[in-house]
Amino acid sequence: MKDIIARLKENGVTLTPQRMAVTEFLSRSRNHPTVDEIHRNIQRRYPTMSVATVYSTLKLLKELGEIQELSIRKRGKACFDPNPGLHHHLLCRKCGKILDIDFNHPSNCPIMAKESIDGCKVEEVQAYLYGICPECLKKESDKKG
Amino acid sequence: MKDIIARLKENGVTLTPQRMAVTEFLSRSRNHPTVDEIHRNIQRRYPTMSVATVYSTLKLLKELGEIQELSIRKRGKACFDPNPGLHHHLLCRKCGKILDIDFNHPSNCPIMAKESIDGCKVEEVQAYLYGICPECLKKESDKKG
DNA sequence: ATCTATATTTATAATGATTATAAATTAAGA
DNA sequence: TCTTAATTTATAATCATTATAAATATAGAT
Repeated sequence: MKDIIARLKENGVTLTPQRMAVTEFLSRSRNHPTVDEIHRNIQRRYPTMSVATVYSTLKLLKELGEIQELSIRKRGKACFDPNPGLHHHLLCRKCGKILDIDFNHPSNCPIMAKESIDGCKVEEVQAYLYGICPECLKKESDKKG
Repeated sequence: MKDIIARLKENGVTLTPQRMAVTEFLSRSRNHPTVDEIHRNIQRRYPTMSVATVYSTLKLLKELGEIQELSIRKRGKACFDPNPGLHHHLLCRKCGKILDIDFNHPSNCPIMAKESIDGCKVEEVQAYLYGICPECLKKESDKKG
């Protein structure tokens, strides 16, 4: 958190209150929020905060490699991850939540270790797992008794 | 191709010329076409073909498990794969093409073999690789001589 | 601290993919 | 062939995202 702010400064990024708010909120988040989720939350404190600024700040952070935008979407909306590093994601089919799957790469995932497959140069891998999260699994087993 | 038409019939699907056209075109395709790519191609023969029908037919085929919609998009547009089975995809960063990566699962991909990870039940895995396709690699090396 | 040039934010409109709607057409079964 | 239900079509509506331009805030120099 401190680190990211420091790095932004180093990169000559103007640290406006709005940018700080977006950065802090996303850094603390664990649920891969969408633009409007970020916007709604920040608006409680900064009523004049506009969506356009959320979009532009996320774009900036993405370009600087500080965050990542996922390839899967929550109900058609882009979602963001404060961790730009390589890891996988599980989308829960019951509750729609997206969970980080820390995959201890590349030891467990040979795709990540390979530099080429089928004659293609591989630079990055994003895996999306579809299934049921622990919370929803628990609910299911509780129901059954 | 014959199979899919037969299965549609078995499922009581009305086989209109429009549905046949979409199904045939997608079945023959190798480049994960978008809705408008499918639409433009079919319109050459059926000038009255509407996009709405393309959307509805794709939705139908998807629900019947005959095709799949990818989680990654070409310039913001959904793209479709005539093969509903589990396989991975590589998005070429140079030309934007999406290639199938036949991964001979699950021998090469332990994620596919696992039924649970981090307490999550895993039902399906989609991996998206980002890199350079063989064609673009060749162009690069040709340039360098 | 003040001024000035530049960058950022904001509100608004524009874009573009997808979905909804309702009338027109077509298919299926009697 | 006739009738009913399903499908297609054209059109409008929706919704996320991007573009625009005026208003505001920032940074650096004085």
